[in-house]
Amino acid sequence: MRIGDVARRAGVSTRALRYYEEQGLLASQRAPSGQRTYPESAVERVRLIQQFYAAGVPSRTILQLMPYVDAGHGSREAFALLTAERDRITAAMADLAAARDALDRMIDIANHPTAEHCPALREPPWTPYHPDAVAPATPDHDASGRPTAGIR
Amino acid sequence: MRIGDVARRAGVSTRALRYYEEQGLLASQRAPSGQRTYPESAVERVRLIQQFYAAGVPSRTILQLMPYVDAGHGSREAFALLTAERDRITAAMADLAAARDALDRMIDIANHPTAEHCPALREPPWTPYHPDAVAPATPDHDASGRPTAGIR
DNA sequence: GTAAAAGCTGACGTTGACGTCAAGGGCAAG
DNA sequence: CTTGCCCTTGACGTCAACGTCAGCTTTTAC
Repeated sequence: MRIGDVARRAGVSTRALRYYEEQGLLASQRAPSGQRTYPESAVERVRLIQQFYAAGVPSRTILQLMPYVDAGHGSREAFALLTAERDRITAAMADLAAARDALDRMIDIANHPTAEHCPALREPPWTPYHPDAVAPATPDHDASGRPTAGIR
Repeated sequence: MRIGDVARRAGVSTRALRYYEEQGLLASQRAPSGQRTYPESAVERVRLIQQFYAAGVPSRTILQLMPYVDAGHGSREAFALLTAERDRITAAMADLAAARDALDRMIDIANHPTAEHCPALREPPWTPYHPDAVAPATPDHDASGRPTAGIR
């Protein structure tokens, strides 16, 4: 398969595929003319990559995971990496659920414009949301300059 | 309260607070010297903003939501906006769940290095994940240049 | 054979939520 | 009064995942 076929079948742009190759996420054979050639499996690999991106996993981390995807088995470092990402995703889902609950309360309010028989108006639509009693010491950001919490 | 107090109590940087003000998300009184002054409620407002950011809601959308937060009641446009964001968040959660399931399968594999009695090795660790039969026609990106699907 | 479609390699642009540095002003403690 | 911390505005830097344009070669369709 050529790059356009993979792109169409996986639902991404050709630019994205070249970018994945640049990042080491997706290999390709080259025809003598220089054109990229992919096996059928590339389509599912791209879909997997997209799934990780959708989950907020950065390409550098995906790159670290790929060897274990390819090998079909793991080591202890693989296990650590995988569970770490799993935990991060679980936390992100909790954040999403909290935000969605806040929206739900606001929707409830929006549906009861008259203040009278509206129980939701008694409390603010957002939960105070105190993950820990005191705000995190001071760092609040990791060495990479990005927030340590949230979905990135 | 001054800006540093709010920042510490809400767990964000002062730069972020000035940015929120720039975006119209967070107002402040000014002391005669020009320094920003905030009421106590600012801390929870910042936490709400953070919650939305964590859910992938862009600041322009938060800005549209804020009037209804302030008013304590909603209109029909508010309802539309709120439910739209709610749906988006629900979809994002589904994406996260799918990615987490993929990770779970890979973790399962990592825990069974010997291929013999390992049921997970029979199938690929990622689900083919076909949301729609055929890949989306061609656009694949909206006018803003960002992907139409995914987490933000 | 010729034109359209598809690929190639750079290389620069985009977007959002801030980080970071520069150059100064304000204010309580000693 | 000066030391030191906090505050101000302004402006440029960052990072990721691509978009987009230019200029050129290859493949495909008729």
